[in-house]
Amino acid sequence: MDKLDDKLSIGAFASAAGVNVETIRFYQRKGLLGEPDKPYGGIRRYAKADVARLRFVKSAKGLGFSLDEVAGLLRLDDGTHCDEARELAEQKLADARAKLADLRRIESALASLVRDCGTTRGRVSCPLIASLQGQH
Amino acid sequence: MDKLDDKLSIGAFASAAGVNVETIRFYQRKGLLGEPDKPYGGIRRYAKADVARLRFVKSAKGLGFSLDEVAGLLRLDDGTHCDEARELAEQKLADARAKLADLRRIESALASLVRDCGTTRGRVSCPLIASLQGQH
DNA sequence: CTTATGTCCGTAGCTAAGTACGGAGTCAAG
DNA sequence: CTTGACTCCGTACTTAGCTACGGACATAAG
Repeated sequence: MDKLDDKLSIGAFASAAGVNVETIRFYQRKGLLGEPDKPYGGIRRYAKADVARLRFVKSAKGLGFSLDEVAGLLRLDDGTHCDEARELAEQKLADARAKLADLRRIESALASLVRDCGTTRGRVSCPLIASLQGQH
Repeated sequence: MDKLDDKLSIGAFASAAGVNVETIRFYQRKGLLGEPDKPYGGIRRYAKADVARLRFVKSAKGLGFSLDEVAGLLRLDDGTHCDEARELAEQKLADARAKLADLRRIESALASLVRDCGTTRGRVSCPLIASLQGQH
């Protein structure tokens, strides 16, 4: 069932996910990505499935999760050790929801700024900072 | 109309927003926060309104915006120079929406992980990585 | 009025997250 | 069978974003 032609060199892997080759090695050292076995003095090959994992890292990182936190999320994804994972999942869920709330408020403030800039002449109040009032 | 008793020392300001005093000075050097005038050899005082700005910086940073990007968002908030701001606002809006989409998918994957961990015995598939498939 | 605690400001140090380099090996095209 | 691009791996450098330090001054409590 292995798609053996599904294999990428590290360079192809990197550009498929939109990161630098050195970044991949760095993530491997950190344990975020595995190093595939290499065929006795040859070069390592990566599967297309690995690309999804790497993209996940990239996205989560862009959402303000640290690499250590991303590592935690990835461990959850294994589906094993359900009990120990539950607590972490709940905490990360709370994180995600807090971020989501902030981001929604920023989104809607930006959206009204853009809208009003188009229609109003001159003075436009841009409630970006105000959008995050009363929380926390 | 000034509430003159609305004034905080830098230490009170820092703890009101939940950051380190040194972080405030750092943000001032970066131009993210202004330095209030200081009364001739005295100490600077901060208004409660500044706290909102600082909290905004903290939130936006937690959402993966760099300090330079946050500075851009803050400039939008001034409500002046509407025309030049519009393009930036649109671009940041797109950023925010992309993050929002990713975060929603992560949120819902985490929520189902937590739910299934509670109800199912044993094998639970945790579609965290899969949640970000097919995008980008 | 003195002492403790806080502020000021400049400079130095630190952690996270990459990014670059260099020399040796590999591999595919011509 | 060589040449050019790529990979491997270890080490060194860089950038962003803080965090700490130290000595001079301020100010509030006792």
